Amino acid sequence: MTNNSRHDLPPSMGSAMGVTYRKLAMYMQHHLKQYDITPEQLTVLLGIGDSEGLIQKEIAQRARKDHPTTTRILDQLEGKGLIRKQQGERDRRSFLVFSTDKAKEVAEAGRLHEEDLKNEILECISAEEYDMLMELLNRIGEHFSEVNKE
Amino acid sequence: MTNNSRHDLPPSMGSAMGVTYRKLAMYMQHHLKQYDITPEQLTVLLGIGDSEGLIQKEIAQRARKDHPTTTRILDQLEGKGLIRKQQGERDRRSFLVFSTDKAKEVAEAGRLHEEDLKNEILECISAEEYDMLMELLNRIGEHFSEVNKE
DNA sequence: GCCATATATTTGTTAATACAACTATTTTTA
DNA sequence: TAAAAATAGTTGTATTAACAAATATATGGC
Repeated sequence: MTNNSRHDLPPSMGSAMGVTYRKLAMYMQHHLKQYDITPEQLTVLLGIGDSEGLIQKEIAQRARKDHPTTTRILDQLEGKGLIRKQQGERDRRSFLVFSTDKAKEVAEAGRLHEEDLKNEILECISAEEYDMLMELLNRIGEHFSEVNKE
Repeated sequence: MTNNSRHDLPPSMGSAMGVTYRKLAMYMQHHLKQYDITPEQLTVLLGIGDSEGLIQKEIAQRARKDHPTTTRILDQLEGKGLIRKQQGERDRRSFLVFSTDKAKEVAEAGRLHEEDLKNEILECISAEEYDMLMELLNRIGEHFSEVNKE
């Protein structure tokens, strides 16, 4: 047998977080399939919420996505008849985004599935651990927002 | 001003983890750029470690990646002269993977950058929190490995 | 008003990954 | 042993994302 002495290297935090993140994303993807949207598309829909006429820049901030990604996800949502884009009158560079009734239904259904996700996570960690995990993720995220700028 | 009443919805765990994961990945990507490898390519290189002649299936398990992704990342590493593939003699369906001296240097340099990543994370959370975060990620990951099968 | 600059958005490229379908080979089994 | 099933790997497609570069429009300084 080959030399296996190093095959149990502890994974880095980045690698470990990636692995777990993708499992959560897959869980959501499977449950959202019936509404013909993806987890990231839902994130954008929930970012829009009940605000009508937001411009893409504001939606990008709310969904914590960059502008090219936001453009492409909004294009998909438009293709699915979930949002409508209208060129701004005051500023013709921008586009105002309006969501359809169907989008509101899908967003609400998706929000319930996000609750299901939370409950499923709570099957293996405590509520205190859940809150701590969320807090640590946010703290690290903010720290690296700064670090990555340098 | 439009109705902003819902724009502060707490993000789901999936969304929050994705945002933070991508920031850690970006940090690694910037630091690994000088070696012309990506964080995920490093994960595969470190999975190989000092084991010569592993088959792709074993590498996929160690790197916690699926087979198509492993194939494509190994192809990239081969193109960069970091690994060499050799068809198995005993089982001609499989390919044995051998890493070059250059790969060993790059992997060791990358490993040091993963330590830097850990130290950078420890700038904003305690060592106890770091260990707990890793443990929670692994526990959730294992739980959803089961859940996603159903 | 004109030109430089800033801003909103889009497009192209590369990377990673999930899933499904496919090829090639090996193993099982009837 | 021949057919069926399993296994190793590859390829195609869709999604998401980062980065760079492009376009269109707006704003500022002069």
